[in-house]
Amino acid sequence: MSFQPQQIAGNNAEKTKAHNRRVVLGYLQTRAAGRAEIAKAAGLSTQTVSNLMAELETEGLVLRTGRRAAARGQPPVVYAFNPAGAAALGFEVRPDMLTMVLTDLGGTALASEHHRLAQTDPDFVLAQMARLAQKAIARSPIARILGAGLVIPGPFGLEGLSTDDATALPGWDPATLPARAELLLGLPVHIDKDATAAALAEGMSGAAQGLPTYAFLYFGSGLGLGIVAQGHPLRGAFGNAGEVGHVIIHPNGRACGCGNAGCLEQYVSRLSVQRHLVAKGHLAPDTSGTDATLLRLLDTQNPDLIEWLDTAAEALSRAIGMLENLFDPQSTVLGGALPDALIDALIARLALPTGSVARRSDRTAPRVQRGTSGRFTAALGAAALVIHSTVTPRLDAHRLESPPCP
Amino acid sequence: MSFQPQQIAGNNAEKTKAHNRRVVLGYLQTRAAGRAEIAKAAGLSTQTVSNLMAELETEGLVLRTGRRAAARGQPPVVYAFNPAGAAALGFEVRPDMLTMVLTDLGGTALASEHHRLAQTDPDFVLAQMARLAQKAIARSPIARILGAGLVIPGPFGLEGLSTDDATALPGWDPATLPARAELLLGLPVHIDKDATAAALAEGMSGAAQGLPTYAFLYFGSGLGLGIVAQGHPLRGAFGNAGEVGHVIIHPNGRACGCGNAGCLEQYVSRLSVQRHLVAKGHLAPDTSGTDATLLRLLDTQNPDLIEWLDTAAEALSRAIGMLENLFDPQSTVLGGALPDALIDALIARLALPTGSVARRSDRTAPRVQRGTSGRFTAALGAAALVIHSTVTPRLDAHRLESPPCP
DNA sequence: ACCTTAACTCAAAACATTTGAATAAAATAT
DNA sequence: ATATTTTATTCAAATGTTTTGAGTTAAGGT
Repeated sequence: MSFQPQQIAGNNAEKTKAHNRRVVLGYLQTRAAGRAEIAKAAGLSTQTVSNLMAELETEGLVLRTGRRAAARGQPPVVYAFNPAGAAALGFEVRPDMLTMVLTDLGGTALASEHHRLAQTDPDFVLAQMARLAQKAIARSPIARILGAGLVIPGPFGLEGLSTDDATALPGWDPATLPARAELLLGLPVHIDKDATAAALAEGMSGAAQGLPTYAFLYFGSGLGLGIVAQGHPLRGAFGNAGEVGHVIIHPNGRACGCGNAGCLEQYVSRLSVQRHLVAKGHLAPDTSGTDATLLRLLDTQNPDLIEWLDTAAEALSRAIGMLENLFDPQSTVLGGALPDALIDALIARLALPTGSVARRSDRTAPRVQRGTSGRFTAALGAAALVIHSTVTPRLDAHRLESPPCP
Repeated sequence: MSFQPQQIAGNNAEKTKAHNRRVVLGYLQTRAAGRAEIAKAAGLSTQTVSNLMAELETEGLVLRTGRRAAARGQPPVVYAFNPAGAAALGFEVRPDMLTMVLTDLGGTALASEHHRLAQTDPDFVLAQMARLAQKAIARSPIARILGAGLVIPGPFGLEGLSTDDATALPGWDPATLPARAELLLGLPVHIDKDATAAALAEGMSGAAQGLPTYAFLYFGSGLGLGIVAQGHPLRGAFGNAGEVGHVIIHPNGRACGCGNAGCLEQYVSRLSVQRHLVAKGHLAPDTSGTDATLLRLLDTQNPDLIEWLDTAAEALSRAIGMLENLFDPQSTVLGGALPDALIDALIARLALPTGSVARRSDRTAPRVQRGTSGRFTAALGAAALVIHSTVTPRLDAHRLESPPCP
């Protein structure tokens, strides 16, 4: 991911092959298939697919899973995506915490580690990352590591938009960081914001699996949005698309640190429920033990929590209606740093607007559902960035070295 | 544009060449350049670019514009995009009207025609289109016609979401129509909804020229949104992305035909200002002569119109803030079927939210601006669909013939 | 048994790009 | 003035990948 002006790159034979590899891998990610079927789907000759599959097989990225009896003719040799063919590292950096996961190509976690951060200086954190990576790679059951994903909280290049100043990471420039990290880790590094990465994780192995177009609402400390359209994450001009937390949902509503009143994340976020419960005396001002308290209050149908749920569900319903009308997703997924039971309770209380393009008779995916990646979603998403880049066909961009001067 | 499940297609040498042609043409669309510069920008060899340029020159799509004195060395032969190299047809179908334009490759209109529609039956309208096309092609100053764009009002595949039932076109299936139209016109046909096409027109030759990522608010009878992200229109899972008119901007606000209350287009749309002026007695119930009345009232600063402007600007400000936070565009452009002066008055009254990712110090384009394509925007956009498809590199999709059976 | 259908393989051909050497034209240095 | 450097361009051969067409394998249908 980059925020510099880019130029679409030209193709040549080698790039063509790399593209075709991604096409084939992307197809197999969804379903096992014979080579003839793949060739037909991709518009390639069977010979080409044969050659590619032979290569992918020796690399261990695909497996023959036997023959399948077809209606007539020679039964195809069925190939399947091999999740154990390679691994990816994912790092999530928060102001107080560094989380690392190692996943296979299916997005399944093989190892994970948390590391408290005393400082957020990039040099310091990068050194910690290198240390964790080395250890993880040494112990990894899968030898081949494709790369590392790095996830930091957005928005990028702005000040004063986060709900909480403690969520900002000063000095973390997404334009220059990957190069520095690549040098230290000796691996290709991809960077993105938490919600976008989390969305990819959910699309790779979670609730949005197989959907090309969906929205993912990510509960961090605020509320983030990751949008995937036709299989590609939507990042906007400066990487800040999906800043849904500061959409005004209640005109003249609660004041927000950003200067607006009535921002969505004042009603629907972890911070919002914490504040409500602190005010009602259910939680200490340091908000320790939030999750246990939340689950207890939910279990007993505590009126104070129900009050928050009702307010949040009302705001969220309208917000989801808005997202549906703007992005026309196949499904909207909710996940992140909130207990599953609370997300379920929120979903159960939604009253989605009737005037939405999502109200169509031919839907296959639920309008709203809870994600399945749990609390590590963002770190898993970091790894998913790597997998996505090796499996999903894309238009390559070419960074402009110098401005094209007249 | 298609709404069927698609599969990304594989590449081969021919597709590689087609891609490289688009890369080169897309580069030249922005600025004239020598072959070495193009080669460097696209990551191609100079030889390849030389070959492509020779071809494009004989096809008349590019022109040598002489040599440019460089700092040192042999001065490059400068090539420029030739707008007169080919033409495109654009059709806008509305329930009562068929509009056609013929444009050159720069998006400049060469001819235009209106045709009242007595019926909206696709067969009937397609026949009218064929007739108009034939006439336009016969009179065209540019012989080569690349194709035709067809624009119909969205949303697709839904009922009961339009503000006005009169805007719907029954029987117009965007999935099957292009094929039928291609047969009749003998040209490649592209279809899309009005706001998306209008956005492309504005990006090709209007206010958003050169911007890869922008939002376009389109005043039709309701309010539509066309989003262009990294040069590509965002269409969503079913082609209905950008249905901004039915985003709820005032909780418990004015009732809307869609079932919601407080939809944006109840406050910001041509229909909304018409209703307001009819209610105030400035306009006949048949809303004839709307534009003249609007301009007169605006000129005299009529309090009733100012009242509408204030209400609309308040709603629109929040809506634009929302779009900025969700799409992170470089600019938001307003255009369509509203007099320029009224759009300007609306923009002058905006009070954009402070909590927006668009508040950055390094912006180059204005946060909000009026479009420059005028009232034909949608029909011009239809033609822009054709130009876009020949000039913009893309990932080719391959329609799945039969479902991949297990 | 024989035919049909479908998947697959092999070797040759086709396509477009890249490479490396050579040429052209200008600014700068001697 | 002349040589040198720099940049743009062209030519011909080499390279990488895909496609094509013929032939093989393996199953079901008749």
